[in-house]
Amino acid sequence: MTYQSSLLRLLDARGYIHQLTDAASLDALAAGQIVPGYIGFDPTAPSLHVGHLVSIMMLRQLQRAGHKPIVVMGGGTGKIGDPSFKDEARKLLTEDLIAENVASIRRVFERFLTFGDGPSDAIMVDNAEWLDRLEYIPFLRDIGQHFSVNRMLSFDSVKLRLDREQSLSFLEFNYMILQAYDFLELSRRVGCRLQMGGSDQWGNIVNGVELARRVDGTQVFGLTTPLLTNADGTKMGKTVGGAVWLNEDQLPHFDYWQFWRNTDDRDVGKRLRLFTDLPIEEIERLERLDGSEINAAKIVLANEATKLCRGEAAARTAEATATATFADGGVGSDLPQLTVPAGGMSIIDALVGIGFAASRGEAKRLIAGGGARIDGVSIIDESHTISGNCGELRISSGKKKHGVLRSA
RNA sequence: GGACAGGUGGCCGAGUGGUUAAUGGCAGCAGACUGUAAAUCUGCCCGCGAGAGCGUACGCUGGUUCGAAUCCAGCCCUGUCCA
Repeated sequence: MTYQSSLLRLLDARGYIHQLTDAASLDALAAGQIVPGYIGFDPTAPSLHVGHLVSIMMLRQLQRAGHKPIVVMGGGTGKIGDPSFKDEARKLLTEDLIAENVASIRRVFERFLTFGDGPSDAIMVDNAEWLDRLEYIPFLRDIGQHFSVNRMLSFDSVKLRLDREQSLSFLEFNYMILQAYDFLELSRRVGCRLQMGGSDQWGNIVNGVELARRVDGTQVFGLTTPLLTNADGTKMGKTVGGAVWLNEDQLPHFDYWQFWRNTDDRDVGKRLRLFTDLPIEEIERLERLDGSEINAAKIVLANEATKLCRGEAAARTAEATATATFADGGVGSDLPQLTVPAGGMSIIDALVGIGFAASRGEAKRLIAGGGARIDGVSIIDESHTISGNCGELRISSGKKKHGVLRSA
């Protein structure tokens, strides 16, 4: 369908839209006024990861199209835990931990959004503000009466769990009601008209849309993004060594850059659309590159994506490090470093010390497999030692992980 | 509260007294090939130890036994049905 509003045209062209409630009405609304739209983020970890990035980018696009992004920190819902499509309840987080996570997560949004008091400036709210104060009986009477358990049970997010005969606590079962209530509350407080989220949030979002209509008679909208998978069908978001965190204290700039650089050929175009601000025409040119030339597009992707999340300087240093390390076979400033003591150290200790192996046993296995290298040469002898006056050496685990050993 | 089924390594899932640190799959790591891609093939995959070996591990706590993830008892947790 062809949209009138620049908002939906932009989102559509870049591949953000999976499902949409009442597209025509939202299109008309967005063409005529500023639409405040929100996405909620539960503080389950000290940092968000690339899995959240589509949502964050969508808020960014919302703002670029002249509308108002609302970031909702799930300080309240985080105490419940969203059961959607999860096999089992996650461990309950303590209030302290939630507060810590909220504080740690919120910083990343300042990179992607412009906050302030203007009409299209982003704002951030914490749903603990209203959820913590709810009173049980009034809440049940005002909100609970609008929910049918029969219907709630039919939502895939919950049904899946029940079908697998896995436990779903009453606590978790309430999650969708609270998220629906969030939407209602936000529409009242700040005139929020749109909730966005991943495709797994569809059920939760639709509940909010209906609740607002039933209780207040207001029309609000829901929009979900496609579930982001890699071309090989796996879920996006893993890199060498774990999740791709957005916070720099959780994942170094260089590793973040590398994650994007190592994108599957087939995903390059999709990722350029979703995770960079590059114009569509430029993206179309880049994704047409053939064979090994596509690597140029991956470097652009890595630079642009890193710039957004970590800043221009971080992107530049990461690229320089990558060139020095991979193209020239040397070392770059972004690589992990380890100082070799005057007395020298064993290759095993060096691998563990620089973080390429979690234990000595793992380091030995790496050596046995031929994956440990010093200056590009495989070290097969696990009793190999690094001399205390080695100068500067490049130590590697496999073809991708490199580090610098430096004598004291 | 009752009957029945179940709780195994990051996940799924075999194993029902002894070559079982525990088959297999997924995920992960490494090697070959390559373009820092994909696909494919190969090896590794609890910790410590150069090694022999030691330590820890099959929900928890005890017990039986030369020997238990496997048998017994109690407890905790989950599911299904019943009340």
